[in-house]
Order: sequence, then structure tokens, then C-alpha cells
Amino acid sequence: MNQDIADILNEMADILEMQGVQWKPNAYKKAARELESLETDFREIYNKDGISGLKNLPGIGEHIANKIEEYIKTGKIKAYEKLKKSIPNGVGELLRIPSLGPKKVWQLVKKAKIHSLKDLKKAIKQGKIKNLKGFGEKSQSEISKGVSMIEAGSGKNPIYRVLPLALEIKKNIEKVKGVKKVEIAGSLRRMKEVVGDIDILVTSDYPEKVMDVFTKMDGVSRILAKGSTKSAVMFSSIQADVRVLKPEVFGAALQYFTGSKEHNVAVRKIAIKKGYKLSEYGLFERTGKLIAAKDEEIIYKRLGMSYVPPQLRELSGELEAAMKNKIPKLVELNEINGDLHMHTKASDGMHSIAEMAKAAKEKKYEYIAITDHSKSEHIANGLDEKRLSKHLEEIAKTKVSGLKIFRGSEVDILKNGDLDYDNKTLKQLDIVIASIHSGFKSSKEAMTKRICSALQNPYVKILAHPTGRVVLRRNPYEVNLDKVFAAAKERGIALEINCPRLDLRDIYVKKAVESGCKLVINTDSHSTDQLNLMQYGVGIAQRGWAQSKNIINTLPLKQFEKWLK
DNA sequence: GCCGTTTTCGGCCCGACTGTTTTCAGTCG
Repeated sequence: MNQDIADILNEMADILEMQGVQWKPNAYKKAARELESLETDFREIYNKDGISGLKNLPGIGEHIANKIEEYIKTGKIKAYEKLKKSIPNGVGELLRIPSLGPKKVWQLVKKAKIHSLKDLKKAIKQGKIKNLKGFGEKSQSEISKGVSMIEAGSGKNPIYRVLPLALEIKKNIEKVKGVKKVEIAGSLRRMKEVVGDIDILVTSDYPEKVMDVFTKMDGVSRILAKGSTKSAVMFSSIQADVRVLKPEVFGAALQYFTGSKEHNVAVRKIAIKKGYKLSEYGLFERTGKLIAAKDEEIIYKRLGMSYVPPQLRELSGELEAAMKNKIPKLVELNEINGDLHMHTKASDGMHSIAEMAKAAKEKKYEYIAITDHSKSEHIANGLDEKRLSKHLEEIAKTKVSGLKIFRGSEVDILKNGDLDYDNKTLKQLDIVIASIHSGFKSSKEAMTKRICSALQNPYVKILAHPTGRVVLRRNPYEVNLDKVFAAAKERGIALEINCPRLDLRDIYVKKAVESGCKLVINTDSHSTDQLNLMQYGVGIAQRGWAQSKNIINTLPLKQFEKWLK
């Protein structure tokens, strides 16, 4: 796994930085980032092109390439082992504490013999930290708070918990007198599936009023800071920051606070190359003359590229594309015309067919598919042929005006690659979703073969969670994506982007799009409220560069029915 | 340690904030 080697390089960077080594840490971090974002396994590159293949990767030169080769050949890197020995064992965890960076950690190690979180807690209790040179009363209490935070495990939150809160804050601020613009920034604007905190940017004639309303909102558990233009509060475990800005710098600030950090660093480098300087206050000439700040779009334009949608700002090829004017228009939530994966009380859902249909109608969908589990899925009360037959009649009887309800099933892919119903049964269905729910422990090759074999069935229309590394709670499995994509493409089967689970990494969707596969954004809803998960699926699709033409359920009903045939 | 239409040597993103200083280093976003 690329992550393994990236972790090692990152750790080497941390240790070097602690010891005050200049520049080298940056090089290691950059190399680690490159490996993390790599689509192909580094071993594959090495097997194909040897050490020069590694050296061709940006940020990886002779020395790091040699170390990677050493790792491939021996499973170890001598320089890394040596570095690890130069610091005590538990120091790594100290680096995760907010307000403690490599330099301060190293001070603690050297001057106070603090080698672990445990040592640190003891030293805080004894009041030793504040007496160290470079530390003081305040630092000690900050560190103490940081330790509690780490121990509480707080940090990152899933987007489906954070976005509703952010929208609520936005709504509240929009109502304040004098407010002109309110935008959500940060990783939330990029629609990352896991986000740190909420960042909201505002322009207003009366900043103080905004701060008052924000800090007094329902659900605020603690006010971390309240100033005239910037405040931070906690909503239980979620931190939210609001900044009021001058309208003339709003675009530059929005660009800056949206990130990602990697994207911003790269954009700034481009600015420098063009003889400019970019900060959150705008794009400037070397002379200090302001060129652009009001609008994000203009900043990108002045840097010689097209606008980069927030969801793509991960430094994964978006800048190259923007410079060539090749950024696609991404799929939008309002383009989704149907949800094709829904469960009802018949298997493991909570609501009836009619209730699900009504909720879908409220979403203004043109069509849905009811897709309960098949017979082998005993835990989920899967339907045998007899119950299925009755269930299909029920679906046919359910009428909601203006909504087409397809009769479907989420059919298990059995261990041998066969489907859970025979073809005679499958023939009665409008839509068959094939998916794996058991036997996760097979090898990558076996899983791939099993899925590809199921895809040969003429009735399969959709493959559920095709990502290869799906964490179905405790059941990760791996497949050869290229083979699965090829099989799906050949048979015109749509690959599902499964929304309720945070298991899709951007790369899978991007790869599927690039391979020419059709995708479908379904919610796998087990209750009416889960239909709201569609927006997160759209977010995942957007981050994977998907356009509406890639997504099968953006088709209007008539065209969708054609695709079904 | 990496990299190069300003460089094979000398750079490496920028600015605010904080706490500790007595002019600045470290951390953060």
C-alpha cells in the first residue's frame, strides 16, 4: 500500500523537523504526499520501470527513491530505523496535540524528559511545564486542553453530522441586518466526507451583530473566542468559526479558507512564477499593487486558468486541467431525477413502499426503485421467491402521481459468482442491483472473479458499492478495480456510489469516470429520512470529477427507461 | 532532499496570532 511508505516518510519528516533539520522534512513530506495521491501502487511502478520510475515522480529524487527501493527489497529502511532510535518511543503521539509542534515537543523531550502522553500529563499535573524556558502559564494550560482533546478523541466529524449544522448557522446569520453574503468555506465546501470544523465567511455592515447572533445560537456549548470580526464556538464536539470580511477581499479570503492546503500552496507557487503574490487579502504584483481580491473566479483567471470548483481542490490534477481549460461542469444535486436503491419493511427497511414513494415524490424525483434484499440475506429478512412475487404485486399497486416506481431487488452475489435468484425470477424485475454481503474474506483475485462473473448475468443493471475497498462496518474487501470497471463497461452496468457510508475515496469515482463507466448515485435508504443522503453522494461524485452525463439517474424518465432496456 | 525558461547552487508559500520575549520563534490554517 502506498499509505505504508507515505506514513514512514511522514514520520521521518516529523523526527527530522523536531531535531531542527532544515528543509529536508519538507522534502520528505512532499514525497509522502505524492505517494499518497498516487493511483498506482509504488511497487508496481518499481517492478515496471525500476528505480528510475520512482525518480520520475515529482518530489522523489535519488535519495528517497533509493530508500523506497530498500523498503521494497528488505521491508525496512535503515535511515528510518536509525531516526526512530534517536527519539523515545511515545513521542509521536505528542505531535498530535494542538499547540505542540515538532520544536516544542523536542524541547519537552530534551529539557523535561517527557517521552510520552503519560509523562506529559504527569508534568502538567506537577506544574512543571510552565517553568520550562520558552513555555509559560498559558502554554501549559493550552497543552493541558490539547491533551484532553486528544483523549476525548474529538477532531474529525462525518459530513452528514456537520453540514446540517453549518446550514443552520448560515441561515441564522443571513437573517441578521446588514449581512450581504454568507458562504461556507473549508473542507465542508469541498464536500469532504470527514471534516474538521465549520468555517463561515460573511460580509456585513454590522459585524458585531453577526458575532452576537452567532455566539448566542442554540446549541452553543462553549465560546472559544469572540472578537469584533472573528468568533469561534463549540457545538458539543464540533467547532465553528465565523469571520466577517470586507466585501472587496471576500473572494481572496474564500479561496484561501476553502483550501485544501495542498491546493493553496500550489496555487501560490503558480502566482510566484507569474511574478505575483497571493494571500488571503488578494493577488498582488511584486510592487504591492492589488490585482484581484473580490471574486474567486477572477483570481484563478488572472493566474491563467479556469475556475476550479471547490470539490476539486485537492491538488489531484485540477490545476493542470484548469490551465488547459479542461475543468468539467460537475453534476449537481438538482440534476438527480431518481433514487434506485431503497429498502422497505418487507426486508430491513423501516417504512412501507407508499411511505418511501411519497418521500421520494417530495424530493421531486421522477422515478424510484424499490430494491429489497434477496433470500440469502437472512439477517436482513431477505425475500424468497414467494414473498418477492407478492412484494412485486404490492409495488405495482402503489400509485403516486408523477412518480414511476420500478420493481427491483438488491440481489446477493453468491460465493461462486451466481446471483441469489434464478433468471426466471430475475426476469420479472425492472432493476437488479447486484451486491456482495457475505464471504468477504476471499482473496482480491477471488473477489474480482466473483463480481465479474455476476456482472455477466444479463439482468444485472447496477453493481452496488463497487469501490473495491468497501468498509461494510467490519468487512473490508479488495477487488481489482480495472477488471471490474472493464466488465461493467462492457455490459453497460452502472456502478453505484453508495452514500450512507464514508468508504469511498475520491480516486475510485475518478477512475470509474475516466474508464468510461456509468455511475449511479443511490442512497441505499432504509427509511424516508435517509433519502436526504443523496446530497452527500453527489458530493462524492463531484470530488471524483463526475458530470451529469456520467450519472445514470440524472436521465429524465423516458431516457432512463431506454437505458434500462 | 528536491529542483531548475531567472539557478547544477541556492532557493524552498504566506500571514496572523500567541506567548514569550525585549525583538522573535513556533504553531496554525
